[in-house]
Amino acid sequence: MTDQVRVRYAPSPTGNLHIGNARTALFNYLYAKHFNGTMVIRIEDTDEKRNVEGGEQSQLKYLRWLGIEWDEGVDVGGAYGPYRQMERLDIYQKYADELLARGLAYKCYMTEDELEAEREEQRARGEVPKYSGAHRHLTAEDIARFEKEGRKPSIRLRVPDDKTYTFHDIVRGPITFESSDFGDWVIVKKNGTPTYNFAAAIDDHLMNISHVLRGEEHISNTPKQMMIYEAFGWTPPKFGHMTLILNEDRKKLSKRDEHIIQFIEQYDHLGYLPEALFNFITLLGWSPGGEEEIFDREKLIDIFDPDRLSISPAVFDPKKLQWMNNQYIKAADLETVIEITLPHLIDAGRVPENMDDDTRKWAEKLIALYKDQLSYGAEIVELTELFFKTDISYDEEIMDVLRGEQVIEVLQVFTDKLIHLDEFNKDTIKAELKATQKETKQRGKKLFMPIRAAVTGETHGPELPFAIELLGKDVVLARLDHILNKLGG
RNA sequence: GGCCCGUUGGUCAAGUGGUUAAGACACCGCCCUUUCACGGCGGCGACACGGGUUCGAAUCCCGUACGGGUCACCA
Repeated sequence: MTDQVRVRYAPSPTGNLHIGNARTALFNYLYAKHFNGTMVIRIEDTDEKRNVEGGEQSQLKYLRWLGIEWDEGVDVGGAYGPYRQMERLDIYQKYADELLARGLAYKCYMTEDELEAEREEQRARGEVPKYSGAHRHLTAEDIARFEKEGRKPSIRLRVPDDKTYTFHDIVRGPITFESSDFGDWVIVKKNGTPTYNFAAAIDDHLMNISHVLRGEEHISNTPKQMMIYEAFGWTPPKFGHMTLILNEDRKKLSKRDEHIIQFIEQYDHLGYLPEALFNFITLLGWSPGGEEEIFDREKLIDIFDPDRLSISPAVFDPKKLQWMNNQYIKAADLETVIEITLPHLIDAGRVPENMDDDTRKWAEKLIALYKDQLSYGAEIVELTELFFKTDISYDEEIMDVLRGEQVIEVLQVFTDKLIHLDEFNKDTIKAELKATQKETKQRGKKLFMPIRAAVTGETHGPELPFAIELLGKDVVLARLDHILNKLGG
C-alpha cells in the first residue's frame, strides 16, 4: 500500500472507442500523469454475448492514436495481472466462496421467469421492483430439490438492512444512498461469471486502484461496490463521477444519434488531428479557468486539476470541434496536413492512388492553398471542387460580370499573354496579370473579377495566380477561349 | 414512479457574498483582400422560478419547475 495515485480505465470490448469512453480514459490519463501516478487498462469482458471480435484491439489502438498511454494493462503487462476479467475468474470465485462461507452471500435458485413475475407483481402494486429475498433462507431440502430439478444458482449479496452509504465524490461532494433501496443483488451469475459491480470492486482493490474516475451513469453503482469493500473489510478508493456528454437534444449521447460522429475511429478517417480531439474532449466537462483554449498534451497534464471538473453535463458541439481542428491544422506542418488530406482526394477519385511526381506535387500545392481554412481532411474534396469540374457552367451572376465593360479586351489580352508563357507558375502568371493591367488600363476588381469568373466560373475562390497555375495552362486557355466565343468576341 | 444528480447567452464556459456577469464557438456587421478563406475590430445574447438568510446574493438555505442518470444474472 502506498499513497501512489493509481487509476484505471476499464473498457468492455463491445465495439469501437466511443467519444464518451474516450473522455473517461482521457481524464484518467490526465489524472495519473498530473500526479505522477500509474494508469492501468483493464478489460471488462464478462459479458461474453456482447463482446465483439477485435473490439479490444480497436479500443486500444484509438486510445493510443489519441495520445493516451498506460503503464499497466492488458497489452503491456504489470504486476497486478491478468488484466482481462475473463482470465481472473478463479479470483472472483474464491472471493464469492468466502462470502458464501461467511454467510454474507447466498445462492439463489430463482429462474428468470420467476424473477420477472416477481418484478411484475411489484410494479402492479406500484412498488419499485427489487429482489424480494425469497431465497435468502433456503433450507437444505429446498436446495436439494432445486439442484435435483437441475436449477443453477446465482450468488446474491446479503444487503445489510437500514444502512446508509455515503461517499465523497471527487466532483460532486457527498452522495448518500440507503441500503433499503437495494435488493440482494447478484454478484455471480448462473453461468459462473461475476457481475460488473462485484468484479470491478475486487479488481480495483486487488490492483490497488486509488481513484475511480468514471461517468455519471455509475453513481448508483457506487454503493453496491461499497458493500463489497465493506464485506471484505477493504478501504474503498476515492470515486469521482464525471458528467455525461449530451447530444443536441440534451440527452446522453447515444450510438443511435446520427447527427454526431461518435467514434474516435471516424474522426481519424475524416482527417481530424488527434491533438485537436484530445484538446477538445478535455474541454468538455473541464476548464482550466483562464481564457486560453488551445493546449497540447503536456500542458494539459501540467495544468489539470480535478477540482475544476464540471458538475453539469455538456452538449457536444461539432462546430467548435471543427474550429479547434482548424487551429491545429493551421499550426501543423504541411506534411502532416497532406497526410490527413491526400487520401480523401484519392478516395474521391480526384487524383490516382499511384500518382506520378508531378501530380503529387500538384496535389500538395492544392492542399497548401487550402491549409488555413481546412477544418478536417475530408473537407478538401468540397473545398477544391472548382479544380476538378470538367465543364463549368456560367450562371447569371457570372455572366453579369462577364458582360461588363472592356471585359472582352481584358480576357483577350490576358489570353495572348498566357499563350506565350513557357514557365507556367504563379509568379509568371502574376507578372502577366500585371502586364495585362498595364496594357488594358484595367485594375483591381475590374481586372481580376472577369478573369476569375471566366476561368473558374465563380466569383470567389483562392488567390488567382495560384488557382490559375493549378488549373493548368490548357484548361485555362480553353475556358478563356470558350468564353470569348460566347461573348462574341 | 422510487432513488441520485444537475440548471449562467443557441453551445462550451469563467465566476466560491459586493464584477459594467469574463472568454471561446456559432451568428450578424465593419476592416483587410480582386473575391473567398485566414486575420483584426465591433455587435447580438445569460444567472430557470418563488421564498428565505444577509447591509448586500449568480454565488448560502428551503421549496417549485424543468432536464438528465439509474433502477438487469449489461458494463
